[in-house]
Amino acid sequence: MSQIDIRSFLRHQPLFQELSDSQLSALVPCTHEVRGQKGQIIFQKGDPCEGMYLVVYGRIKLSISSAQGAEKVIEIIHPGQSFAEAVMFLGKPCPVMAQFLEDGLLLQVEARSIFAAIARDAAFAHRLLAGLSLRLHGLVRDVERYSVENALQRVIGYLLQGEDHPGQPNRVVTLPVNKNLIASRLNLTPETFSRVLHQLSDAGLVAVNGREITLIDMNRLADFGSVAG
Amino acid sequence: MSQIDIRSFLRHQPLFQELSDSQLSALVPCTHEVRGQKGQIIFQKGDPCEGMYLVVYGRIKLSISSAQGAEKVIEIIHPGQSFAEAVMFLGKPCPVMAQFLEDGLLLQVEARSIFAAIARDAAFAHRLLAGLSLRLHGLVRDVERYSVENALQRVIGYLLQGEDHPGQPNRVVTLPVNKNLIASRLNLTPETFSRVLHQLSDAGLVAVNGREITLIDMNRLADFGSVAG
DNA sequence: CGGACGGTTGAGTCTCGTCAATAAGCGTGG
DNA sequence: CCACGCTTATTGACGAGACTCAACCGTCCG
Repeated sequence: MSQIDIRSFLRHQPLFQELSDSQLSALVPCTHEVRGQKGQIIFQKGDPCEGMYLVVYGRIKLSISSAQGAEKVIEIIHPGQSFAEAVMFLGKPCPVMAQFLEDGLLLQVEARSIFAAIARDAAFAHRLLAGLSLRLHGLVRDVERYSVENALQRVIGYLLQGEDHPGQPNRVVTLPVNKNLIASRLNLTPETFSRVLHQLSDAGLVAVNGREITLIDMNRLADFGSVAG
Repeated sequence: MSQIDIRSFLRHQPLFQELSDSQLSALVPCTHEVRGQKGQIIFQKGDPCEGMYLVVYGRIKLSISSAQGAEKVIEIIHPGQSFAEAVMFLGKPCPVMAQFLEDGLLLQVEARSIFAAIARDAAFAHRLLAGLSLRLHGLVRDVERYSVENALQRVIGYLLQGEDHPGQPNRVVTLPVNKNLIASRLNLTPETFSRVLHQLSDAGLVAVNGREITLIDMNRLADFGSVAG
């Protein structure tokens, strides 16, 4: 992939859209391709971190593992998203590990070039701040889920996410990755996840067909977590 | 409290230390005192948010509550710390509620003045980014705790936090607030928290005397979470 | 065909929360 | 000084939700 490609990819990132041509040009030589195969580890928990990452294609898993070896998915990063910005600013070891879920391509942008861009463009700093804020809110939402919601409510919340107006019926949700990963993301075992889906299916609220889940009655679904155990 | 006091308080905030005199002066008229009594609510979940807050004295509780009324403490903010920066950048409704744990004084800094400071000083933006990053890491750590650690491990983790070198024995931890709040922070019921402390006490690892908890053997304490159930 | 992988289902277990009763501290006021 | 209410903390009995372990099934792929 040539330098031109990196440049045009960066240009289309929401994060970098406000940058001038010269600022963008300054970023390009500090941006490196990282190709990886499924399962390959990008960095381990505890590694130093030299820059932030943008996902060109392929999905990335951020996860932690306990001393006993149990693994927990913190976040699944999709193409077009970025990660490791926060650790870059702190200069501390990574608190999570990052791994390719499938063959993919990342761009690593060196910290110093980001810092330079902040110094030259306030709008860029603003954008970065908004990006981090968004992630912060996502985590607050996660903490909320894990601590006050039960398995049923977490699954329902996942299925309804992004559905601001539960108007139109029969909306179909397609799971972006396999059920094991979704379960881990929701802090459930695959068994429990399967059982909850079955329970919703029995109640006539959804229809499950592999990774395709049809939401039959979204209003009742939204209420189901409170009424049923 | 006069304007001079606000100015000198801001000057001593880590966040604002790099600002020039004129930049600081620009902030002062956009900063407002917020006094409150114990139990008073600063903002509710869902409220719009016009700026960030600095705590002068008194402690603040950030919490969420489920539909059933159960409340969960997300964070306890101490004097000298700040909160609501993230929501300020997004311009979205607050995801949590904030409440005085005791009589206290806050300074609310209007968003527009912060934005202006970012535009004028890259170091300030950098500091804000680092601050948000730090909070992000704290939340990642929380998610980690809630999802892979059990009650015993969470309490041990809390007692040992900030103890990088478990060298000196008999270190005393004094709980900053009452046990109910600590329990909620750790996502435990007060009953479970009490029982875990008792368990550690029985094992001879700590001595509990009200809010004073003496760590008798920090090395064994650190291991206890893995060996005991 | 055989194995790997993802998913489902059942039975048993266990951690933790719920409910309830009982202290124990603490400021107030008689 | 003690009675009193109130908050905070402790302790016990019980139950429920979710995890563990295990078996089993379908599909894909070499």
